[in-house]
Amino acid sequence: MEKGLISVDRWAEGSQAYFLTNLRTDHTQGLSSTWAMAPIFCSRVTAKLFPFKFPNFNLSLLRVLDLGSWHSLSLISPSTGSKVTVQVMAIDAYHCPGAVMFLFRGEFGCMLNTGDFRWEKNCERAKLAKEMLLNALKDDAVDVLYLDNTYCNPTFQFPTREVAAKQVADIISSHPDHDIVIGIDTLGKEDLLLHISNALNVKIWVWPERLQTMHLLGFHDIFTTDTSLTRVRAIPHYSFSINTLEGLNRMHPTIGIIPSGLPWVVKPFEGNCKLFDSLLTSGHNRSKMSSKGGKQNDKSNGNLESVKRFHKYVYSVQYSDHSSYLEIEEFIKLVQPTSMKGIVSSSSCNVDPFYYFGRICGINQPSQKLDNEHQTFGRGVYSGIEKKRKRVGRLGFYLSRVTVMRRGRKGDGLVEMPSATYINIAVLLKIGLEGDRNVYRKENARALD
DNA sequence: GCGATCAGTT
DNA sequence: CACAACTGATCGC
Repeated sequence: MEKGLISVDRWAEGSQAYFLTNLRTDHTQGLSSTWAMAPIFCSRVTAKLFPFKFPNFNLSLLRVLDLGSWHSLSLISPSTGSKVTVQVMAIDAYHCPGAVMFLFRGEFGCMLNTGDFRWEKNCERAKLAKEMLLNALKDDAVDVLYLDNTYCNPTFQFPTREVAAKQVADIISSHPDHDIVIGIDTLGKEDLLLHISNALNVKIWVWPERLQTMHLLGFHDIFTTDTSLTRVRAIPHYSFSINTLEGLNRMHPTIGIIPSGLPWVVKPFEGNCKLFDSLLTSGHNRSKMSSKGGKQNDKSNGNLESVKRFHKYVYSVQYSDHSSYLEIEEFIKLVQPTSMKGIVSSSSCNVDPFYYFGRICGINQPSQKLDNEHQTFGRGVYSGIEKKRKRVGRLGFYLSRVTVMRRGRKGDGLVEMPSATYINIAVLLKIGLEGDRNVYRKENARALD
């Protein structure tokens, strides 16, 4: 497609219409409350959450696309000045609340951008999305597929979220006298918390901003910010550490659960390509986790465990909002794109989807260089001006002794609450919470529910 | 004071 | 080269 028409999850100047697949921060890098360039199209749920994330945003620039129907946009070709009609359909991506894929068609052909998506089998919502997609495509072929390739590697196998949610509930019910903390992000994994609440008949504690989000999403009774009402707490992933768990255990027996598609590696590893050796050997060497719940893996999970107890206090469960390798394969087989491109261009291990699925596709892979120059689709983070990050990605960092020791030296952070949104152990232990009314003020305090 | 960018955390 | 997702500090305006 011609440059200068549309952008998906990218917020650089030069397009006439912008599309937002979901509200998580890796898709909104570059977007801010002062945005005034052009209309932004998104789903109804995203639009509802939008002002909470971008408080003074000019909402007249927001355009809601209802799922499953075509919308026409009239744009101007920057090169010829003539009118260009672009049609777009939003389809449920079943990732986090509000997440959608965008299907475009026009003179340029047919393009599908999945945003972040999960493509689970045998799930009602996914079936609906599949029908919607097939209906929309009919005889059209997808010329270019922009794909959530986060887990586009055969190593990434994990069960459906329904199965994983049961595993989490099993872990919790097998620890009846423990407090539970679960690490989550600002959006996503709501279904997991709902399942826990239903299965175990408990309320779920969340931090105040997250409660506002839950209210905006229409969940009014299940979640609470009152620590006395429940032993199950969802805390920001960011605040979840071995250190935190050890601190909590000094007060009351507590276990932590991290729901993530990333399989855990026990030891930090060196270099890139050793990642998968490391994963495989860790799977063989490690003692089996003792889930009392019985069934651990569905058959799609192969022989990799999806529940791991990698620390005295910490379990990880492979609950993922991104598609597994097999689901990606399923999706590509369904769509049969002529060419495709991963929207996550970050990992040397998540290689180009063409490496695994090229054969399924029609003809050829778009030139990498050409594509980077004219790319208008993707995650904002990886856009245009590429920043040089020095950090070294390490899946094993959670158990890095260096990290634990360094944090230990810094102190426990038991009292100070420097920021409005930072949730630390002090909040969980209710230390300094009562007297500190500043903790949750700031801009987000204007609740929208 | 704001937003973009950088650096650092889990 | 490169985990994803997030926060806090810093810098330029």
